[in-house]
Amino acid sequence: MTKVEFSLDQIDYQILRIMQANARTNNADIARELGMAPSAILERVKKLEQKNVILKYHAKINPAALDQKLLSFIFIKSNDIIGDQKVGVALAEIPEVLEVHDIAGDDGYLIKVRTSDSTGLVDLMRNSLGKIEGIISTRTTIVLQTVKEEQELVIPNEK
Amino acid sequence: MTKVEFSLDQIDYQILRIMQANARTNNADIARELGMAPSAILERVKKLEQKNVILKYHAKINPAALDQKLLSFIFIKSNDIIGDQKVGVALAEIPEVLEVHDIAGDDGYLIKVRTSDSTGLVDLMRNSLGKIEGIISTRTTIVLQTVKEEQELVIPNEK
DNA sequence: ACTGAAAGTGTCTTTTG
DNA sequence: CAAAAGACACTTTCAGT
Repeated sequence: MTKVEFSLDQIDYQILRIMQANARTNNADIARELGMAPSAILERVKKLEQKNVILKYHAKINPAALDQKLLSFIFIKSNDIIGDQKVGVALAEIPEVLEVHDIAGDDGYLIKVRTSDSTGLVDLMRNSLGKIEGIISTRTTIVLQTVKEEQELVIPNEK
Repeated sequence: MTKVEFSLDQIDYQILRIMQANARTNNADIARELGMAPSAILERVKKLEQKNVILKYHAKINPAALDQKLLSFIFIKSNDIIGDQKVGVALAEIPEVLEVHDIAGDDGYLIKVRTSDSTGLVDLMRNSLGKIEGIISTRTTIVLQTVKEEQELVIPNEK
């Protein structure tokens, strides 16, 4: 991981705002909205990609359409030593595990998992988590309903 | 919310796989990869959007580039009655709150929050959470490091 | 539901200020 | 660092199967 200098101006922020809302907006439309030439926008977008400001363009898919109706969060206590992340890396390799966060205070991780249903979750815990060395305990929290789920970051305003 | 029938075939799954990985992939490129005419792909993509299988196209932005370096999860106990979601809705209105999940067992919510730093988090808890009626208590978990953070769902394979 | 053709439009390199 | 021009490629509609 290299240190990167970000230095974004208001035009960059506006581009990011548009792209966050709809990643398939084309250059020409962005240019029109911002009153600039398409080529200027293209250049900026490429730089934003190069500078790792824009990390990826992602299509958000309805989990229900893929029969992944159960969302859970699991706290995992591990015996990873500080700096080590063996358990974290092993968790990240499980496809159903969407997020793995190393959390303060508990020598542990918080992971976000999507499965078809509670049976799928039990299978995952038995077959995938169960095979990872170094997990001491788990505490599972089932999501009944999601009120909001976005990735949209707050983009600084004018001024 | 209306009940929707999803009935996806292997070609749809392949389109979703490509779009999940890069939402800016051209119709023409998808068509080439799947050996079909661009017009056929266009038609399918539009249907996937209409059927709410594809919910949105999103540019994933590096939180560090926007100076949002602190990620936290907060458990919130509320006195919302069953079926009610007053607190949940109020939480969802806070821009720094990216996710709000109604969780089982605790009469509560789990929220995911991004702020610039711990000062930003304290401000948010005081100024935003503090103004919501019906919050009984909170328990905050600070993320030290994120090992994985994706939204990519597992898309069923051939057969 | 897919193909192929055709018209319209956007992309992206190069050039220029 | 931004704008203009032009060649090429992609999008999108429509008729046909």
